[in-house]
Amino acid sequence: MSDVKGSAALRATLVFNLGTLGALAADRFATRVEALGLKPKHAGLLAALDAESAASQQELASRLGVAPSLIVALADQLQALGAVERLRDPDDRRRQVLTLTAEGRRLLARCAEAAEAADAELASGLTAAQLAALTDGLRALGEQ
Amino acid sequence: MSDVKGSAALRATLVFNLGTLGALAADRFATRVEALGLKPKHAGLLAALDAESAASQQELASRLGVAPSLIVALADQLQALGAVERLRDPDDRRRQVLTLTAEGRRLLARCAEAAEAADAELASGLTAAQLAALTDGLRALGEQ
DNA sequence: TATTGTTATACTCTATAACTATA
DNA sequence: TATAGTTATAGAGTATAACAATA
Repeated sequence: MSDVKGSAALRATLVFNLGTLGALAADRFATRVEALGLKPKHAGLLAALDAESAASQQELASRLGVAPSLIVALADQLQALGAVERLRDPDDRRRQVLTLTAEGRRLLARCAEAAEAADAELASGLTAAQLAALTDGLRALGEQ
Repeated sequence: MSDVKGSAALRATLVFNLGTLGALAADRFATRVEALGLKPKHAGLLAALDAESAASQQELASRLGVAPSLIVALADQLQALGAVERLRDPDDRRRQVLTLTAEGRRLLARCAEAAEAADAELASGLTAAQLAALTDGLRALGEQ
């Protein structure tokens, strides 16, 4: 109970720790998926497509919380890698419907392996109980 | 136990969740400290100075894991706000020793309040037990 | 006229490299 | 010659705004 909130108070917060550790985690993951020719956002798009099977670019933009123009660039790159297909929606020819290809599913699996390897490295000093508590807490937070 | 790792496998990892939630947390925090004229990195620098009282810019750069040129810019801005003082080290006049001012401590306290407010918003749907488990887990991870 | 996707452009963040002054 | 700090420059990442096609 200090008079004035100092660095200890800031360091005790969730946002501060999530922010700093999140940046560290993102960096470790980015290093590993780089070998696949991907950035973390590509992995996020692949995961979103796998979860929903197919989606228009606008839907994906709002689901991932990024600008539609970024989806264009990510999809261009994933298409060049053979990971996604773009099909005009016949019912509304303005819409481009993105779907994962077999290669896209293979890439997604490699991303998951990269993430698991990064996890092993990042959490090597944690007990199984600590890791489980952390995973549970993050899942609960993400489900809001 | 699926044949191929899909989006579920990726979403189950620590790095994926830390990365996505970390970006969200950083964003919420950034929005709140913006009213103070600060970015999250300024708050990080203030916290580092509060924890160590005084430090050279090179030391701060390696402690925060950023380039020395970024410390220059952050310190310039904090100095303009009256939050830090720059003093030449008389024993080695190449070194600029940064110290927090009373205004700097006040700003840091405001950052801590901003982080606590962001926490309340972010974790509103969590039980006290979930929040405690999460905080503990993050602390353990950060201490490695 | 409104919406989807695309392209063009600009902005933010941060690092690298060149430079100055001290050692 | 080497180091601390500074300045100049460049690159990555992403958003905003203008545009084209379709509704």
